[in-house]
This record gives sequence, C-alpha cells and structure tokens, in this order.
Amino acid sequence: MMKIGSAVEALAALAQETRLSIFRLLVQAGQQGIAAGVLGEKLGIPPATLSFHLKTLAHAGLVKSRTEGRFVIYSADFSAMDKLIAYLTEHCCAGDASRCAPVKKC
Amino acid sequence: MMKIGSAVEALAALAQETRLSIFRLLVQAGQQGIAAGVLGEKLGIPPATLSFHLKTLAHAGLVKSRTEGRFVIYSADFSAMDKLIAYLTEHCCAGDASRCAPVKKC
DNA sequence: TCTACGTTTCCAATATTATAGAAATGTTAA
DNA sequence: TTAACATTTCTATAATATTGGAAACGTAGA
Repeated sequence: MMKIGSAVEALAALAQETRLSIFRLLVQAGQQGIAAGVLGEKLGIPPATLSFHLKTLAHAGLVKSRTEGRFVIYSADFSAMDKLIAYLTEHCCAGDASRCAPVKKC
Repeated sequence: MMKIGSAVEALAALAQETRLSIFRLLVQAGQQGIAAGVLGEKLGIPPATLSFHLKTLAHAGLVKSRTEGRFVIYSADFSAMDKLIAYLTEHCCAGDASRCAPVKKC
C-alpha cells in the first residue's frame, strides 16, 4: 500500500505545467521513451531547467532513465502511475456502487 | 478535453498532505459528504487552516459543498476526479497495448 | 588524445504556498 | 432579539519551488 508521503511527492511532481507536459509526452511514448534533448527541444526549455524537472519526476518515481551512448532516454513508470491512481480512488463511493464503474486506462 | 491549466491546478490541490487526506476522506464518504467541522476534528487541524485548504480544493473543482442548517457539507466531485485521471493516462502506451489493461476505479 | 556534443550540477534571484491567531459572518434555538 | 455555535476571511510570517546562466562532467568519433 502506498504511503501518503509518496503520493504527495508524485502529485507535486505532476502539479507543474512543464513537468506535466514532460510526463504526458513520456506516457504517450510508452516503454520506448524519449531522449532528454528531444524533450527539451519539443517543449522549448533550456537544459538546466529540463534537467531540474526530470530529476524531480525521477525522484518521485514517475519516470525512469537509461543511458544509450551519450543520450539519456527517459520513460514513464507506468506501475507508479497506476499505484498513484489507485491511491486516489481507494475505497471510493462507499455506499454508492453506481458511481464505481471501471475506468479504462487508455 | 481538459486543459493543462486545470489539470495542474487539480494536481497542485492534491499535492499537499492535509488536502490529500481531506480529499481521500471525501472520496470514501461518497455523495453523502462530511461536514467541515467533522473533517477538522478527524484531521486535527484548526478552522482557519481547514477552510483555506477546502477553498483550494473547491477552487480546483475537486470538491463541492452544500449548506445544511449551520453546517457546510463537503463532498468529492467524482467526475472531476475521473477527468483528471483520463488526462494523465491519455493516449498512453502507444504501440504497447499490453500495458493498457483497464484499471478498476474502486 | 583531442574536440564536439549531450546532459547535469551549481548558484542566486524571484515567486508561490502553508500556517494559524484574531476578528467577522451567518445560522439556529431559546 | 439574543446567545451560542459553525465556518470563513483577514493578516503576517515562515518555508518551499521555479528559473536559467555558467560551468562541470562524461561519452563518442576523429
């Protein structure tokens, strides 16, 4: 079971326009991921700022990185995303099962 | 379709331990909701602080309130929660359908 | 080895957010 | 109407986050 501290950290990481944009690009890219430089170019943010935000997302457990040559490839951690969503909706709608339809993830 | 600004606002509202606790209590309470005073008592936070956080959650669209006598009853806005989750997971796992199993909401 | 390039760290200025006491507001019951 | 109670607004202080330039680091190809 997720601890509240981890959930707050993950939510805080996502609660910032630049980081949310990064994360959504990575979610859409899937396991393949996107290189840091490509992200910076797509979003038009300077290297230092990008690095800061990626570090924040990685520390929150929402993204992983791997090195390929001199590129660092980032990708979303889908299991972390699922756990966060589960934490938010845990035991929801008690006594009102009609509101509890499954939500398709994508 | 959700705008990024609304998503950031909702995530920021949830990215705070006190507010996340409030929201989860309200999610579990369902449509019935919980009075402001009861929330304050359950969580041990002073009235001014509670009011500040409830206002933040309400402004982000995550909670609704209704007045009953001299009590103000708060409840989670489940449709806002669903939209936020959909925004996060939108177009996820492109080209890797195996990771896209439906997630049950509760 | 040397050079080029992608990425990260360091740092300082600026902006935003959390907290809670005290006072104000609004509602109910007597 | 008056007194009691629930909740919100006002206000100031303290803590935390964002930004990007400059410099450092590490990898790859010549």
